Amino acid sequence: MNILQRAFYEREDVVLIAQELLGKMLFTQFNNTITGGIIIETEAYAGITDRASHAFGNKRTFRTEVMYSKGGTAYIYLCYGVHSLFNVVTNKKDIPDAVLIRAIKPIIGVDSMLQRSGKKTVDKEFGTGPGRVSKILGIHFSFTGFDLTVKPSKTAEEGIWLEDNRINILPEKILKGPRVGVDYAGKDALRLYRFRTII
DNA sequence: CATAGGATCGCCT
DNA sequence: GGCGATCCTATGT
Repeated sequence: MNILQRAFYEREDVVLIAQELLGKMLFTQFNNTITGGIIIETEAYAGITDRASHAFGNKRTFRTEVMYSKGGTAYIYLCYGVHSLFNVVTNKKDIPDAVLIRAIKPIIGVDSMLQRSGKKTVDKEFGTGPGRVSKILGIHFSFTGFDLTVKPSKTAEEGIWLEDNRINILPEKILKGPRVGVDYAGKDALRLYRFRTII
């Protein structure tokens, strides 16, 4: 059982965790269908001091409350009224750090993922972009708050979890850049909190 | 109650 | 490469 444990998520350094999530497997199980892929792009959101974070200034609202859960919880919200964006909550309870999963390399259940996307074949964009990641994995914003440290039983209706399949990404293979779509964050928009790797 | 804006995507030109 | 979709959230009156 290689499922990522609570201790992995509850560490303090969200920027480090965002990089370590590269190469990990992200799975979903909905209605007896398991789909999953290798995480290849992430962004770190550093809690209350990061203007790009929804929790900047310790803003606790109905939406952001999930970010204050213990590490290993799913924070999923609706973006532009259309896309469910999937984040992994990190750090201890009441510290609202999170990592946005921006891209995966689809591996398990590719047919099901194609079906969800409405595509016939795998193209270059398949699995890239946070909206598409959720779409092909069947993740809906109503699943926010899910515990990511529990692997569902075979008969369970739904579950989201991550596994370590011992893919090791060397630090020099990690590309760093500014986060996407956070121009409003002033100088925090310049932080190099976006991480990508080529697999 | 009314309004503005968003951690995006896909289609159109 | 430009733009519309689409609806939740936060804020203000």
